[in-house]
Amino acid sequence: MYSKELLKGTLSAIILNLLAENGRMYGYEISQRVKDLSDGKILLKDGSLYPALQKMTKDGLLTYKEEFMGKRVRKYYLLTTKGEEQKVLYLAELKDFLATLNKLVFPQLNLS
Amino acid sequence: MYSKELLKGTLSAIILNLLAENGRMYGYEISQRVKDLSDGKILLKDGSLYPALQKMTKDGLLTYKEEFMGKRVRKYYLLTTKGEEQKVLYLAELKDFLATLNKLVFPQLNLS
DNA sequence: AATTTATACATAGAATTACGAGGTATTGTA
DNA sequence: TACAATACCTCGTAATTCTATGTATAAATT
Repeated sequence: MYSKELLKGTLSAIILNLLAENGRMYGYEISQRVKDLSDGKILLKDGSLYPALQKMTKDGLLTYKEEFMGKRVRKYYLLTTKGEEQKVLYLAELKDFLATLNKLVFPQLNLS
Repeated sequence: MYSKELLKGTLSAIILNLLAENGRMYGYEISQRVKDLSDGKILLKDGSLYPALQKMTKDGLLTYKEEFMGKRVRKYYLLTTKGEEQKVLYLAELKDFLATLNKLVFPQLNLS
């Protein structure tokens, strides 16, 4: 697990990217996928994820469709058009930032 | 300029790294160096930098020596032993995080 | 059958941290 | 002599993730 501040500014990019790649996902699924893909190094907490999804929905980046599995409800989130546009911008910015940071702190590394 | 949240969790790593490489630097010098090294993409503001330096000093990571250039005072900061240790830990964590994030969001990239 | 674990959602308040706005003062330049 | 650059500072704000807590169903274990 990383110090919690590191994730800031990257969580929405991660969510946008996962939804772009998978079409639609529900909250719990997102948290598990992030855990798997990061080998357990990034553990999104409920208290981080659900408010983030709600905010992104409020901001018009996501929309969702409720589906019932038996009596249990799932909220499947997907990107809106605005969300798709935002995803491109966020990822470009993130990529640029990571490259800059690498240059600044790890000049011996190359981002290829 | 990046969205300000992106820098969170990385600022202290940047400062620790710069001081480790340069021995000692004063605040204004740090802000200018970061600006140069990042091609103007990371602009540390006064309101970010000076409180950060003070906090790191309070936490025992840095110490400083005041020097007068004419009537103007400069605070030259340098790493303490604890700061050097912390620097190793921070940079290792940051490197790992960047690699994980790259894998998660930009699987087509390789961190070499 | 009962208990525990995993699934699946949620909210409220705490903590962190970079920034904006504003301030003081010296030095160099046009 | 203005103006820009240098060099430090503080206070309150904003943004975002986390902790703690809560509700409830489904699946797995004992």
